[in-house]
Amino acid sequence: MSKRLGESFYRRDASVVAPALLGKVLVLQSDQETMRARIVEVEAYLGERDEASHAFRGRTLRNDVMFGPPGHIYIYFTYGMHFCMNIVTAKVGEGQAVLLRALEPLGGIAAMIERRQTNAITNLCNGPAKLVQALGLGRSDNGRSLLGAQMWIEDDDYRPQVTASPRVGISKAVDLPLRFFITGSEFVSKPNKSRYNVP
DNA sequence: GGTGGGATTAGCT
DNA sequence: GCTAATCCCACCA
Repeated sequence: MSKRLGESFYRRDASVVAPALLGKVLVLQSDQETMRARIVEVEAYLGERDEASHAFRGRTLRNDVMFGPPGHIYIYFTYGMHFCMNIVTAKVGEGQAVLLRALEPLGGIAAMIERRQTNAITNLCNGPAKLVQALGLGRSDNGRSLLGAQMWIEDDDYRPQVTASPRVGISKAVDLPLRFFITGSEFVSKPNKSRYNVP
């Protein structure tokens, strides 16, 4: 029996929501297909007090969605070619968010393979930009709600063991243990060990 | 008005 | 291991 997560789930600190999201199932419903994927790796970004957060320098056009209501998605463009997806948390104006870093594909896999141009299931959603591509999301999805009829996250009572580590790919606040992943999952991302000293 | 670097990835050596 | 790909924004002048 799966239950959809409501606004109150998201309206808490990102450091609380992030580990709580592990094991939950993201569902995307379109006319063509239904995609389902279990969240296996996330990172918390704590808003204006977090040097590594896009919200650190206050509200701008780019990060506007982060300062809006919780339960919406913030998608940003980076490195000239990639998009990454966050879930806005905490209260309006706090600028907190949880970055989705890896998912375990459960349904709609054919569509993901088509978009990712690879057959390996473990290579479909094992990175923040990969999962956005696999799900077919982009710039125009910035600000969409997870509380509506097309897109939501549900709890199917799966309760994974969780490991915490420093966040990947940042240059400020590098020691805070705000990356969380399902212990031993083969679907987590594989950070470059020569650049990032994380498990 | 110019510029440095980025919450990354894939492909080559 | 190294680096190209390629756009945007924050920051400095």
